[in-house]
Amino acid sequence: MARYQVGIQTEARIIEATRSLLAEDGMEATTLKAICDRAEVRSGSFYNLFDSKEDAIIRVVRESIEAVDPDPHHAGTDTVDDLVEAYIRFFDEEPKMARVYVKAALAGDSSANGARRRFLRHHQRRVERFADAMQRGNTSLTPEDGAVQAELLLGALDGLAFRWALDQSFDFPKHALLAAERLV
Amino acid sequence: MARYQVGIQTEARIIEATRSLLAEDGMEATTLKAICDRAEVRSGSFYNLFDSKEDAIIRVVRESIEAVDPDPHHAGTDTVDDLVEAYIRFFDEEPKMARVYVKAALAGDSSANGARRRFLRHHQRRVERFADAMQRGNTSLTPEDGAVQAELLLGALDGLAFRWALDQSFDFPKHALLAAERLV
DNA sequence: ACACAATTTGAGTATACACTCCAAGTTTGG
DNA sequence: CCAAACTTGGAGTGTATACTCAAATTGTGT
Repeated sequence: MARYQVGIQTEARIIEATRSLLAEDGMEATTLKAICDRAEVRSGSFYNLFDSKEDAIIRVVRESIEAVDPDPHHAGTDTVDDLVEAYIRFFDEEPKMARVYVKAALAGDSSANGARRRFLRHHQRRVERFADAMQRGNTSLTPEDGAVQAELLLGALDGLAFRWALDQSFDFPKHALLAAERLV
Repeated sequence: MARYQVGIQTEARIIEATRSLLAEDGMEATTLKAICDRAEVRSGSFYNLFDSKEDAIIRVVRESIEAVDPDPHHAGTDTVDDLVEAYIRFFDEEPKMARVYVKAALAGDSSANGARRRFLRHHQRRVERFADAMQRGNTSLTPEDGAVQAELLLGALDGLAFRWALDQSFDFPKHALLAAERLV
């Protein structure tokens, strides 16, 4: 039998509760109890719809990233500048979420590598998009060099973002643009 | 009155227990109980000598980093290449510790920013050393540009290290050297 | 209105954790 | 040898966590 409307709505309420908690108060405040209280749901309902707390968090973070995607339909027309700008925008518009993104990638013990694997896949897709955009902008670039260059640029952006997560007075956009200039 | 010998030895045993736990099994395995068991000490003794678990971890990580410092006496003779090489060496020789380093910087909730502040201070000292080395290698570099360039390089190294923490098959040394070439 | 699947409930489980307290013991300098 | 300072044992505190389960209820297609 198909899903019930009420279940779909509950799921949406839980996602929204998780999203707002992460955005307002960060990872530490986003406990199962807090999510359930805000969504007006009991924990049993939560686990009827989600595999784990991590599951809900990952979905929320992914949605946040997609919301600032310059090319959500993957038409393959975005430039490196577009992609860098989107990256900067994510940190600018959703700072709390960005910190969650960085933390979640490292969270969980070494055995429970579910979250890490997902983040790695996401990173690899991003590397491909950067590499594609780089090759569109420079047709003499080999695919291998494009991939390496994309890893370098994304690495630099991630590192500067990490720096900013440590100290929010750090001028992330300025340094990110400089890094992009030098690494493309 | 001065400290007692027995206390100094206990402290050393706790540090060593913390170090080996972090290096062998990572952050998650390094609970207070595990530290005390391995150091053959009860928790009361631990808290007589350390303010918190975090305190012990930070001391261990700092010692690890200093162990691969190319210029431990700060004579101001190290080159950028030396510093980059030392950074790479740290990740190569102490991979588990390196992951701890990255995680600890983001750990703790937003109120308990003790660890973050310490890591930030350490980062700033490192930026200064990189900037100094850069100016030694290029006398026409202004102090401001040196600082920006140092932030860029360290950001890139941190980001690539983060990438490696996510997936240890990533060739960190290769990318780190490439980044250093382009950003100096 | 019926059957059956989807959903909800909420008390309950397990359990892990960092940290405290203070009496009893030990080391040290004088 | 003494007293003050330091160190230790270890049971105990407090609190928080994610997650489970079986029974009750509700939604849906026919």
